[in-house]
This record gives sequence, C-alpha cells and structure tokens, in this order.
Amino acid sequence: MELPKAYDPKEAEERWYAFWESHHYFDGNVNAQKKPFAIVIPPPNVTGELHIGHALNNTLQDIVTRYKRMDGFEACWFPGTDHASIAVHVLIEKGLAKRQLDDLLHEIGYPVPADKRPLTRFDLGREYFVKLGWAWKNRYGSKIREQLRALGCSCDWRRESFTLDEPRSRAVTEVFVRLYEEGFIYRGDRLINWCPRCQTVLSDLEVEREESEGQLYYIRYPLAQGEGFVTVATTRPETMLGDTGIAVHPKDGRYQELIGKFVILPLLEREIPIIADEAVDKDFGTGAVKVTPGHDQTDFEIGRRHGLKIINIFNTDATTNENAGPYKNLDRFEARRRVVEALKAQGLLERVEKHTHAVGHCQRCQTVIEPLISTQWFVRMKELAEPAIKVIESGEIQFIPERWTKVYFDWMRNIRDWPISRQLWWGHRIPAWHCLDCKAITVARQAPSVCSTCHSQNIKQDEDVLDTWFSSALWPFSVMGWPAETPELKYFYPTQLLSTGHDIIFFWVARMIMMGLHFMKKIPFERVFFHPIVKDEHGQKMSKSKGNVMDPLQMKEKYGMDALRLTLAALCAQGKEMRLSVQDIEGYKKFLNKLWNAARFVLMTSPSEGRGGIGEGGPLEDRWIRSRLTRAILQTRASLDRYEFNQAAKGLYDFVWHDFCDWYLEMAKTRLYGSDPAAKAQAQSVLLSVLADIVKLLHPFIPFITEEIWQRLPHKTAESVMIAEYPKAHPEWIDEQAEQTMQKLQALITAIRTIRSEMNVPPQKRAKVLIKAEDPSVQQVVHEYKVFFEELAQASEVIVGPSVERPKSAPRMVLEWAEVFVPLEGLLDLQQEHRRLRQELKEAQAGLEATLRKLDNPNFLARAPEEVIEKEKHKAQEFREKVERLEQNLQLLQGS
RNA sequence: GGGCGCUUAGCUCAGCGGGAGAGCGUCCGCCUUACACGCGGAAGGCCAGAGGUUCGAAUCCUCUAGCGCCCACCA
Repeated sequence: MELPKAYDPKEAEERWYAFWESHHYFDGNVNAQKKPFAIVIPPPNVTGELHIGHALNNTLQDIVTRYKRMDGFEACWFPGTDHASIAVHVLIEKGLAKRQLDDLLHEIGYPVPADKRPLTRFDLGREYFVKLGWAWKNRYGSKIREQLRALGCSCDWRRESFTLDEPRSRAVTEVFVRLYEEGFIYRGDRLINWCPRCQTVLSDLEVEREESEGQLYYIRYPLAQGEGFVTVATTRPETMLGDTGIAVHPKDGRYQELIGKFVILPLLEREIPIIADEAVDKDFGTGAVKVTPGHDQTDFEIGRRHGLKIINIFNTDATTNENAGPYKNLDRFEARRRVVEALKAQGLLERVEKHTHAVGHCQRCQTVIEPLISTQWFVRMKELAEPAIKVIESGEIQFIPERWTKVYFDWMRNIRDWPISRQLWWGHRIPAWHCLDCKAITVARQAPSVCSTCHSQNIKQDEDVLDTWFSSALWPFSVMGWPAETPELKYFYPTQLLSTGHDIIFFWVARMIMMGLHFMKKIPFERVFFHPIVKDEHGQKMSKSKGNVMDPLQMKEKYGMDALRLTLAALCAQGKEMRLSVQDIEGYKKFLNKLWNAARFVLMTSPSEGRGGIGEGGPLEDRWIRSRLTRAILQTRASLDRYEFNQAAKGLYDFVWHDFCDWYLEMAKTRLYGSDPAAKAQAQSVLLSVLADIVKLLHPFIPFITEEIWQRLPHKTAESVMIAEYPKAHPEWIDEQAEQTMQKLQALITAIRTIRSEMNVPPQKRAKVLIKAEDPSVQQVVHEYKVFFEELAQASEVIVGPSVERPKSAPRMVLEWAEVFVPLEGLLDLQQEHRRLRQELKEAQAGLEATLRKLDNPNFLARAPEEVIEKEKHKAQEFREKVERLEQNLQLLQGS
C-alpha cells in the first residue's frame, strides 16, 4: 500500500475524529476489569474562544489520556464548560449597552426598543436577562466544544457538563444547604470589595492590584481644645468625610499627650477622638492616620477594636451620599477634587506629595474597587482548609512542579472567609428565602411555601447569585452525578490528574481540594500538573490589545493540528512560561513531513501483505535499531509518567529522525535493493515493526497523522491506533555491543564524510579510503560493513589494518582509535590541514591533562566510585592515543 | 514588605553532581530513485558575577547584580 506524496492534515483530521467518535473510542465506562484513569477538564468559559493556553492544557490532557488508554487503563476524560457568572454577566451588559444583542433579544421575545439607546439589565429585568444568558450560551457555548474537537481531544462527550445545568445546579444547592446547616455558611456585614460598575461584591482574588502613581495629601485636623492640629497623610482625601477617628502608634513619643483627646474633622466640623493602635506605622507619613472604618480594611479593624462609628459616605455606584453633607451626589473623584479645594482654601492642606501605591481594580471591568460595608454570604474557610493542607503535606496529592505547594500553603494557612454572594443575575441563585414579616431566613433545597420560623407566606428568594468558583469547586464530583451515588463516582473518583495553570491555584485548585475532602471524604485528584504560561517569542503575555495572540485554529489551518500539538508538547518544560513562535510550529511541521515520508518509504518498499515482526538477532543494524527503539520506549514512558512532555517529545523526535531515518533506513536500503530475497524480507519486516511502534509511541502527541499512517499498515493489530497497545519495552533488546559497534561505524563514516565535504569532493564521486587501526574489532567493523562505507560514504575501496601506510599529503581525520585518510588527486591545502590538526591536538591534550589531573589526585582515587575511576582511566587512554596519532600525523605533514 | 522563578551558542530554550546539548539562524557542498518540509559537513559557549561544599560543580549552598512573576490592610 502506498501513501500519497504529501499528507493533507485538513482532510485527515476531520475524517479521523469522526471515525474515532463513531467507534466510541472516547467513551470511558465503569469497567471492573480495568483500572480507571480519569481526568476532569478545567471547564473553559462559555464566553470564550479557544486560545493558545487552552490548546496547551488540553493537548497535555489529551496526550496523557490517550497514553493511558493505550496502556490498558479505562480512560475517561470528562468535558464541560463553565457558566462564568460575572464574566458572562459583564459581557452581556456591555452587549446590551452597545445594542449588539438585539437579535438574541428578539429570539427570547423581548420587545426591543426601536431606537438605539443603550440598554441596561434593569431595562430587561431579571427574567429576560437570564433568558438572554441562556440564549447567548446556546449560540456561543458550542463553539468552544467544537474547538476542543478540532484539537483532537478524546473527551467522553456523552458526559459533557455545564456548571449551570440542572444536575450541577442540584449539586450546588446541596452543598450550599449542607454548609449552611453545618454552620460553615453565614450571612454578615463586612467591609468588602465593591465594584461600582458591576454593582457587586468581589472576593479578594477577583481584585487585581496595580501599582500607579498617586498623591499623598497631608491634611491638618485642628485640635478640639487648645491650639494646634494633627496632620495626617492620606491618598484618598475624600474619604475624610467618613472619618470617625485619628490613630497613632501607642509608642509614638510625638503623640503621647494627644491620645484620648479630640480633633475637629474639617469641612464637616465633627468631633472625633485620637486613639492609639498598633496597626499604625510610625514611619509612614506623619505617623498619624485618619480612620475611615467604612471605606478601608485597616481602618475597619482599627475602628472595631476601638468602638468607632462606621459612616458610609458612598452609594453603590460610588457617588457620595447624604453622609457627605455639602459634598453629596458627587462622583468619588469629583468629591476628591472638591474636598481638596476646600481644604486648601481653609489652609488645612499642608502639602501634597507624589506617591505610588497599589490600587485595586475589578478583574472583569478594571473599575477601581471601593471598599464598602455590606451584608453578604460568606463561607468560613479555616476549618475546611486544615485537612486540605494536610493532604498536600502528606503527599497524598502531589503538585508538579512541587514548588507550587509553597504558594498553596502560604495562602491556605492565612485563608480568610470567602464572600460567595454576588449581586448579579447570571449564575446559581442562592437557595435562601427571606421572610418579609419576621425577617428570618430559610435555607432549603426547594423553594419553601412558608417561612420556616413564622410560617408566613410572605417570603422572597434571596436576590444574589453565587460566585462562579463555587460551582467550579464541586466540579470533580458534580460531573460524576453527585449528590446521587452513581457508579461513576465510585469508579472514577478520585481522578488521577488535574492539569491547569498556576494562576487559578487559589480560585480553583484549593477550593476543589477543600470541597472534595469535605463532601466526598476523599481527595479529588491524585496529582496536579501546573503547565507553563504561554508567552510570545519575546516573553510578552499574549493579549488581544497587544495584537500578539496566536489563534490555535489559525495554526491548524496553516500547519495542521498535529504540528501545533507536537510543538506545544515539545516546548512544555516544567518552567513557569513557554515562549512560542510560528517558527517553532514550522519546525515541528517538518518533522511530521519527515515521519510521513519515512512511512511512505517503508510502505512503498514493503509487500502489501507484509507481516512485520521485529525478530531476533539479524545483522548489526537490526540489533542496533531494536536496542535504540527499546531505549526510546523506556524514555518516552518514563517522561510521560513524570509529565516531562518536552523530554518525551524530543526523545521520539531524535529517535525517529536521527536513528531511524538517518541511519536505519539508509542502511536497510542495502538489503531492500539487494538481491538476497531473505535478507530483503527480513529488512522489510523490521522496518514495518519499528514503524508501527513509532506510530504508536507518537500517537498521543500527533493523533491524526499517526492514524492516517496506521490505517495503511498491512499488519496493523487494531482497527485504530487509538486502541492499539502502547509499546512495552523488552529490556533484553538492549544490545550494548551492537550500539558500540554501530557507534564506531558511524564515527568512521562521519569522518570520511567530513573529509570529503571539507575537500569539496563531489557527492557522486567515489573515493578510496584508508583506515589505520590496531584494534582488531575496529578492523572487523570495516571488513564486515564495507558495504556501508560504499553506500553511505561513497567509498570506492576501503583498506584497513594496523600498518596501513599514512599517505604524506592526504586529508585526514584522527579518532581515538583510528586514523582515516582519503587520498585525493589534486592539491591539499597543507597549511589548513596543519592548522586543523594542531587545533585538535590542543583539545586532545587539554582533555588528557584534565583527566590525568584527576587520576593523579589521591583523593579522587580514594573517594570517587570505582566505575568513575575506570571511566577516567579509559578516557585517559583514549586521549593519549589520540594525542599520539595527531602528533605522528603532524610530523608526517611537516616532512612532506 | 514578604515569597518564587529566570540569567547556558546570534535567537528560543533543554540539561540540574562525573567528558558543554537541541531547534532555528549563519557558512560550505549537494535536486543521491522516502522526504529540498530534504541530504551531508562546518563554525559558534571563561553555562550572569563572587565566595563556599565536594575527589569532582553549568548542576548543591550563600551572597551580589539584572530581568520577570505572585502575595500583602503602610494610610
């Protein structure tokens, strides 16, 4: 059977994916006969499009899944998507504002206004807004699924989940109710991060701090009694309107007498106390700080310690409220200007300094966060975190690379309560009902008809939805049907691997571990692999605004998905980032072409009924390739087991290209084109066998092209390479002797090629070769494999022996154990030859000296392991011989 | 303010206790009947700097410098 001259990825990829799926190869079933291997996908956002980071992470998961499936495990990869509460909510709001969603609005039956004025969610109301969310999801949510399929992901699509679908919502409700009943969930007033644009609370993790240049204002607060004032420094002068105290450090000598006294708050003329608190830094600013418990985390705590009043001066849109007195109804930044102006006018603004500080921004819309007091739902985390810390400490869950455990521990050991309510509409609505009569709260799995406390029917469901990460935290068991006790849960939980980016170690990984341990009483996964972050070739983060994003589907279009997958795997070292450029992909595309052509060659020269069979013994090249193949299998498996994808991919790359193609194929040609039918058959059979193993070894990395080749193999052992057995190493095939002999052969042939190349001998032109070697085994190599000297080095004749006469003026290569001469007609550039030999002599001498220095060192002899000493001795001998040979050759050259 | 990571050939990076590696790029030859997405050959490096541990360090430890990331309630 022959292969077409070129491989066409576009056509083949689609065809084989459909083939696999229709044959149910992706399905993972409860199967007591096999060990399970499960991966739960980090669910991409429905809003999203597959970016290069997805391509990387899902390629890695697919590689592992395919490897394990071929290796005899019942592999199951659970796919799904995330409803991405706030992200989608914000996107829809923006779409409404820009009136880009009119067609969806029509679709859901919303009376779309004829004019083009911006719409808000309040125009729609909650019901239409949620409908719109689903319409959006139905239109765009399938896109990412199609993209994962284009990647080649072997997910069990029957098991696809969505974090907001009915079964997952049931899990969310169940968890909420249980945590509430167990006392982990509570409702309370806290100072929280408020996004004035999104109009919702955010967790600390959703606030991104950005260094920016601001100003530090020094403001004078006159003393209530007597002369003078206290000067405080602040970056937010407008919040003074909410000040209820001034704080100094208890040990600050400058302010001792003022502690317990009062100042007059400028502008509002309120009398507020001076208190002492450890939280104050004596060395910052003036050492005195204004205290605004309503709008600053530190101040909130200081205020609580000292019983200070809390005054909230902002509305939820960050405009000032009536507490701001004459400054009410102003945007916070406008309020700042006015306050500063007024202070200046009253001579209370001492000075203004430049000051860089970190300002919190909303992760989704970049708006500056406003700390506000608000009533929210929280999860008490400390107790949940403790067991989750233990399972990492004990190694029950392993992080790879291990260093991420430190990051995890630091966060977990200082964990704070998790605000889980969000004032949004797209998400899981909190299963709590407020009684409008008695104010009691009923938390229940289903909507109650009456208040559980006073039995009033006047109840209303809580307006808030849950943080999107709440449902993600349950993902490893919710995708398996929890809270029902399904066979899948029993069989596939805990999963074996979680592959993700380190950027969501707190958001997601930590919370899954806590929830898994709490509700399943078992870890959710055995290992977590943190893949590197993909950057562009300059180390810049890929982002749309920078215009340096790489679209995986565009790469597929251009190079084929296998090329992208192989590139991602080959570059995936266990560092923090990976730099990727199209040149890399082009390079690995070439490897695919190489593989294709090697397969084409093998199939072209094999009979269509070829059986394969790697056999035993046989000529050197057969024993050698078997040995090399064995090493490749061992290395690939070991690397994959350690998630060293780069090592696995590069090992195979080298084996295929440099062992199989460069040497074995070339050497096999002698037999393939020769006249001995038995030898020919033997070569064909080994070629087919090695090719089959190569295809299997590579399949997890490059599934499409390997299937395309597999299907043409006359001796394929399975109807798809996907379900063929992953090659197992036969350690007895390691043949040190064959490898050593081969190394000598390669060195001699390379030496001849080097001479010929440097002398500009035309490739077709055959030339005589002289080899001087005393070692009988070297002589034997030359005698026995003369044919390869002819075929691979264009030798017309090879003469070898201990007393081969050195030609006076022939170009030469000096090896440790042989000298190679190619006598040529015409003139040899003696000076150049001289220079080259001198250079080599210098290097050999340096090597010899370094080795002897070790061997002369009694400490070395006393302490180094036996084998190392042996090796050094051997090295010394080789260097010595080489030096000797070089010296002789130089002498001869001088004489001529 | 804490913590983490990186610094190896022109570029991008592997290697992480025993003779400096790859890909790309560069240079020189070749359309040799699998492949010019190719074949053969070559040049190119005090492995950031300084100490230390060791018989032996690019590799382990300490410090320094530069770059990058993460966390944190100095207003």
